[in-house]
Amino acid sequence: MQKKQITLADLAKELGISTATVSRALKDYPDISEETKRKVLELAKKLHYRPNSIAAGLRKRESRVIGVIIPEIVNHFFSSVIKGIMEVAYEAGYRVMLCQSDESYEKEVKDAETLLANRIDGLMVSIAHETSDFQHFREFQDAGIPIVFFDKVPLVEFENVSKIVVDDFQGAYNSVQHLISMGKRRIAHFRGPLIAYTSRNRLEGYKKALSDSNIPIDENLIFGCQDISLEEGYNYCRQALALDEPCDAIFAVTDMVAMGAMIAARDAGVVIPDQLAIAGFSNWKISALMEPPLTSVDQPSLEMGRLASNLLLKEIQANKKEIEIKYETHVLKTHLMIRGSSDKNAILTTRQILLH
Amino acid sequence: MQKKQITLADLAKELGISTATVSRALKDYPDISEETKRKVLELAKKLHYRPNSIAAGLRKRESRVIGVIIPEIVNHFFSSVIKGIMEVAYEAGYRVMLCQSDESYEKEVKDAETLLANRIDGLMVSIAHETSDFQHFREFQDAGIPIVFFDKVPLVEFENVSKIVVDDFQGAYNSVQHLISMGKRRIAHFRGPLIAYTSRNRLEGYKKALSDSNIPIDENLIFGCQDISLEEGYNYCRQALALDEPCDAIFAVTDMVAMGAMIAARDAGVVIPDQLAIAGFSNWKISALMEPPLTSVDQPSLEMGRLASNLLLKEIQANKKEIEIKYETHVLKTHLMIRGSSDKNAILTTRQILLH
DNA sequence: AAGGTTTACGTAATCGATTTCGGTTTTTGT
DNA sequence: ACAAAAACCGAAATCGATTACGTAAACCTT
Repeated sequence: MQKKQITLADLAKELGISTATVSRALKDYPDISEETKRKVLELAKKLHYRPNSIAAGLRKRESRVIGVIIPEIVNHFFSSVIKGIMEVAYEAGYRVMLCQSDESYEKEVKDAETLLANRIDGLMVSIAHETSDFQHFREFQDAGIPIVFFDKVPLVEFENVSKIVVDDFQGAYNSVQHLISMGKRRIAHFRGPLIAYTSRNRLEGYKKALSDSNIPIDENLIFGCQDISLEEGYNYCRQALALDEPCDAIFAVTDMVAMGAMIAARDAGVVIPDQLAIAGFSNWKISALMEPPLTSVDQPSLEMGRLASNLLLKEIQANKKEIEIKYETHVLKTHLMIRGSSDKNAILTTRQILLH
Repeated sequence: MQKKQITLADLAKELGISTATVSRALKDYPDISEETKRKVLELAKKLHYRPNSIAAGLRKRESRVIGVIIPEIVNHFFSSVIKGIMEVAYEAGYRVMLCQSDESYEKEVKDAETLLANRIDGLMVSIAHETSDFQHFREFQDAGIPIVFFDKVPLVEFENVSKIVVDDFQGAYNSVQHLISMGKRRIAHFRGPLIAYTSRNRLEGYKKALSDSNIPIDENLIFGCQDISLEEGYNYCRQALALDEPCDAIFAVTDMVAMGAMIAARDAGVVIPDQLAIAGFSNWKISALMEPPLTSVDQPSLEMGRLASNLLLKEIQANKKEIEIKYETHVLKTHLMIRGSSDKNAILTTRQILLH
């Protein structure tokens, strides 16, 4: 029962004028008399006229839609980024078309193609784990559609794009340095898969912090997670505690892994943070609610989304005005949230912060 | 530097045939010779032809895009629903345009209007707290665009739409009945604002469970949350414990509130679950990771999203074929996840489930 | 009063794909 | 051999808004 939508032509016929005039009246062109504008606006309102932006988009060769491809939605970090993206995009009159790659290369390619077919004005991407070829993004460049990569970005492969990443290295460095300052020396690291640059940078930050404090790096204390799960954190923690020289602190690649470690420590009767200090990465909301609250590295997700949107919109505007685009790379600073899992004295203040 | 995209006309000119033939060749019409099809497909591939679905949409009067309006994205429940929605929609060849109302009526109206202007083929909505007028959705019905409401749905106001809700009443009932079966008698309820039907239904479920067990309802044990926060849970728990006849269990409207209560109990040195049992609602991932793990009512968010998509797609198809649409209302069952915060003996098994 | 400028609109092309009618050939049937 | 039927393809309208260009009338200007 597709009912007919009111069109410019309907208004024009009703008023006995041309569609050109109606269009211009609605857009408040100076060429049109106040009298006519008034009548057009009135009728448009009366008939509930809604402009068809598909048609307008076809004519103007712009859709006012931007595409977003992320690995997954059910993830606090990414959903925060999206919130930031949408805030800025909507303010500027752009809609958001969302795609989820599920960390699959194939899905990512398909998503890119349909977004291209939908003639989006710009694209924001956090690439999937599996992706190592980037041809599907090159097509956007060929079509003159700007791309902004965030969080998971291609490194050398891409030149003419803006990128936004989090300073994983510094975040990890600060976190480990904090553990050292708490008197820990046998600090284990549960790292992520090394295909991910984030994992790699965190590992490097960990190593640098140790060597800067003249603590030798013990490969036995470095455990590699495959799927960054609670289970891995749990099991590696048991292993790390069972070593001849057990660890006295853990820096985990992610809060999920850190929480697995915390549960294992609890089960083993190990006192946190006295016997074992634990620090995570990402600062999930849950982190602050654990017992004890988890020390973690906060990533500025909202800011990342806002910045990505702003960069992209700027490039879209530059494109329209045929101005040369300046591609930027931003490295966002992290914040170390010190809590009870690494610092006994932080417990009270954290709780206080939580409850104002 | 908007570069030119390849169009049907480009292909046609290159091959010396008409756009009509090219179009039909690409769509594999039986009218076109295999030879021509082959040549067209070949050239299309070579030139990286991407169909302009904006143009096709204009002509075919369909966009293959569905709109989604939710109160907020940074929320495990809603992001799960979206995941479910997108899974099904993408499988059927539909894109998703996402909007976030921020619980604001004004934003919701604006979102609805731009989605309408973008000629979406269907709409899914979870309405904002503030919304009590529904004219902006009526316009979709007038335009023959199907709507499916989920989670937060208008009750009596709307007739010709499908709705999907969670059985809050039954979920609350089961939860409270469980607390009773654990030997609790002074069960407090931290309810949500009564404008929300979900809050109201949970309150009713709570009351029914009590009266079915012949436990008198004590209004002093019912506390009203305004913004459903950790702080409210914390404060109400202190109040509930400070009563002349303190409570021995709490059923909270949401896990967030329940966790606030847990922290308060911890601070007060009250033993969970022996002295105070606590149960929440929503079953956030965190719930299972608290110490002790929080008993909670699981809402089938993914299923809700999938079902919403399926219903909407069915209505879109029916619309196209001019078939009468059958509007459905679904009430999804919840699952009570019994954990250590209400049942001592559940502790181990929960942990076991978590770690396989 | 002739020529120039505004004001206020209309005409028609345009964006790119789809689709309705046809219109040629070529093939098939008898 | 001649009509009938396929088989293939093209012209042009269409979707709805935008806009370059044109024009008629009114209004100045000296």
